[in-house]
Amino acid sequence: MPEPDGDLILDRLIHEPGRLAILTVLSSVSDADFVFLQRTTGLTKGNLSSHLSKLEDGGLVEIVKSFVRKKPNTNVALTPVGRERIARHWEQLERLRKLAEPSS
Amino acid sequence: MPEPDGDLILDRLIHEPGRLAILTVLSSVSDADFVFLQRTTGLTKGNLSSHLSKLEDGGLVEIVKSFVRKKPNTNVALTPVGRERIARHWEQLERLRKLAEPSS
DNA sequence: GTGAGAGGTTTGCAACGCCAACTAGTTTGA
DNA sequence: TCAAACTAGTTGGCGTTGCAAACCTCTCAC
Repeated sequence: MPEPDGDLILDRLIHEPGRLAILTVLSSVSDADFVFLQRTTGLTKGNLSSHLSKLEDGGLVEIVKSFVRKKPNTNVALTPVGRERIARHWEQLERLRKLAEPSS
Repeated sequence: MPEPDGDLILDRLIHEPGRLAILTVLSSVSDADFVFLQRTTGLTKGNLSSHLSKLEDGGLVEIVKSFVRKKPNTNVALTPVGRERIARHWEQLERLRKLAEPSS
C-alpha cells in the first residue's frame, strides 16, 4: 500500500480537537492548572481529565499534583517533546493546507 | 459551562485525518475517482469507502457512480457546501494556531 | 471455464470520546 | 456539630468511530 506523501501522517494523539485545544493553550502559557484549562478549552471535567491522562501517557505533558490552599491542584505543562511534536503537527497541517490551495 | 471562544469548535466530519486528506485532495482537483483518491491519500479501500459515504451523507461531496470501460467507476467531487465548509475549517485551525503563538 | 485482478462494500472489533455518576476533601451556616 | 453545598477531580458505561480483513461482482487473459 503506497504511502501518500512520505510523512504527511497526522498525529492522532495531538489532532483530536479536545487535545489540540489543551495543547494550544499550554503552548502559550508555560503551565496551567486544571480549572484554568477547563475554562479556556470549554471541555467538561471528565473529558479534560481523560485527555490529560492520555497526553501524559504519550509523554507530551507533565502533570504535577499538589495541594493549594488545602485543595487538590493539578498542574500541567508541555514537555520539550510535547512542544516539539505540536510544532511538527502544525507544520504538517500547513503542508496539507498548501496542497489544497489550487494556486488560484 | 462557558464556551471557550465562541466558534472555535472544530468540525469533526472534516477534522478526521482520513477525511481531511480526501477533502484536501478534492480541493485541488475539482473531481477524482476512487483509485486516484486511494493512491493520493494512502487510505485502504475499505477506509476510503466508508469515509466517502460519510462525506456524502454530510453533503460535503457528491458521488457519481458509472462504468468506465466496463468497470465500475466512482467519481467524487466537492459540493459548494463542502468547499465552503473546508475553507471555514482551515480558518478555524488558523485561528487556533494563532492562539498558540506566544507572540514570539 | 478457470484463475487473477480491478473496484469497491460490508463486517467485526478494538479504541475512543463523552457525559453522568461517583469519590474525597473543604467550607458554610444553622 | 453536623449536614448540606461546593471544589477538584476520577471512573464507569455506552454509543460512535476508524480500521483492516473478508467478501462480492464483474472483467480479462489464457
